Amino acid sequence: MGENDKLTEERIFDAATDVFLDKGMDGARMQDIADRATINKALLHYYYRTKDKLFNAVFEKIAGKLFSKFAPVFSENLSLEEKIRFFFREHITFLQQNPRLPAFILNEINRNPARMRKILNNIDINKLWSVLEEQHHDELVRYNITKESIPQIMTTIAAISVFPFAARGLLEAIFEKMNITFDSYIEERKVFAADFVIKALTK
Amino acid sequence: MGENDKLTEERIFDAATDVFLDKGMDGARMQDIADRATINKALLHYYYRTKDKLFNAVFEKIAGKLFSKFAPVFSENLSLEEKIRFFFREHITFLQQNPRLPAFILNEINRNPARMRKILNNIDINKLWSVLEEQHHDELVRYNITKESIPQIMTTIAAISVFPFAARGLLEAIFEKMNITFDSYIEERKVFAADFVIKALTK
DNA sequence: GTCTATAGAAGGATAGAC
DNA sequence: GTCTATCCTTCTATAGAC
Repeated sequence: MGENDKLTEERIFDAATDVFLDKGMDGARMQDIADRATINKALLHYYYRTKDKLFNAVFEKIAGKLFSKFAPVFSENLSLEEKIRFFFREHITFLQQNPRLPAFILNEINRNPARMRKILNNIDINKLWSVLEEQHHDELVRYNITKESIPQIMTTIAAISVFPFAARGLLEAIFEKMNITFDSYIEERKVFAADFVIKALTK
Repeated sequence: MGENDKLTEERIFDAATDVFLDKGMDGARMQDIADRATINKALLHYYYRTKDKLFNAVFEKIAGKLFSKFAPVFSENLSLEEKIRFFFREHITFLQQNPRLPAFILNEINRNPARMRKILNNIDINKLWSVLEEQHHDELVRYNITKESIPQIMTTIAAISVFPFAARGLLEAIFEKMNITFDSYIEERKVFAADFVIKALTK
């Protein structure tokens, strides 16, 4: 593959990412993607064969990007409380820079759960719990976090971080009436979220 | 409008609701809706003129249904803690019975924010805060809830309740590996969520 | 009010020249 | 590797009979 191929293929991929994030799989048009990449439709098919294959390429890249943000939590040498603060600060900052990702992922997952299963197969969930337990055994006891409560706690943390972006359109409409901006709300949230969760977990 | 009209129009509306919930505006097909209502496509247009008008009718009905579940919180004669428990129990039970609503609403809102603004115009957000402050002045002070922290707290409560359903496809895939079911997780959540939030708010 | 048939437009995909 | 032209299917929407 020569330099030109790479340039064109990348331009297509970037244009497709942009259009799919905006419109979703069903709403996206191959013509829109071609226009944004300043090439013609035929070339899309030359590189990616079908709309479905192009979408899958984009989806897997994006999903990987989102979940990779969870990884450092399991390796950083920090106390549990510091990890919670670290996670919210880093994850919300990442979402600030990629605000359309949550809605996109959640929507497409529900439309096609099989796609998600394929990606999750590369992750060993039970291993992650083991790592956490090894690193933070004493703190888990102190905070009263058991293996049974992990699903509730983890989904609560994810919810607090992700939901505002998934519901952005709704929140912006509400905040308008309260004279606050989505941006300042999100900035506040990096600290509020950590305080809230730590408070709830402390015995 | 005679009895027969009403029956057909209702059948169409119900079929459309079902298809739109499943596929979203872009993915839904008029033919699917006609099939599910066991009539033909032409009749859809006779009653609702265009796909867009049909979708709007469905969307407004669904959105109203979802938000109406928030209303009792502002009228029930309960303490603040009881209201929080009441809300999670009732709201999550409602979502159990209508699991596809959150993903649908969030997705369509982001695709067309104007639609949401129209619905929210019927709600006086600032009034709601006044009502809450009047009913629970002492408790708000005791819990350290100020007008400034309301957006963070309210969105956190909504997130905890709604997110699991919006992310259902993802969570089911993860829970599968942990040998727990989405249903039992949701059942637990009605109490976990209330405990978690009350703990976080208590000074 | 309900149906069949079809118009008319749009979209994904391919053929074939360069 | 890139383009133009076009095929073929699908979809919304309407015309017109009953």
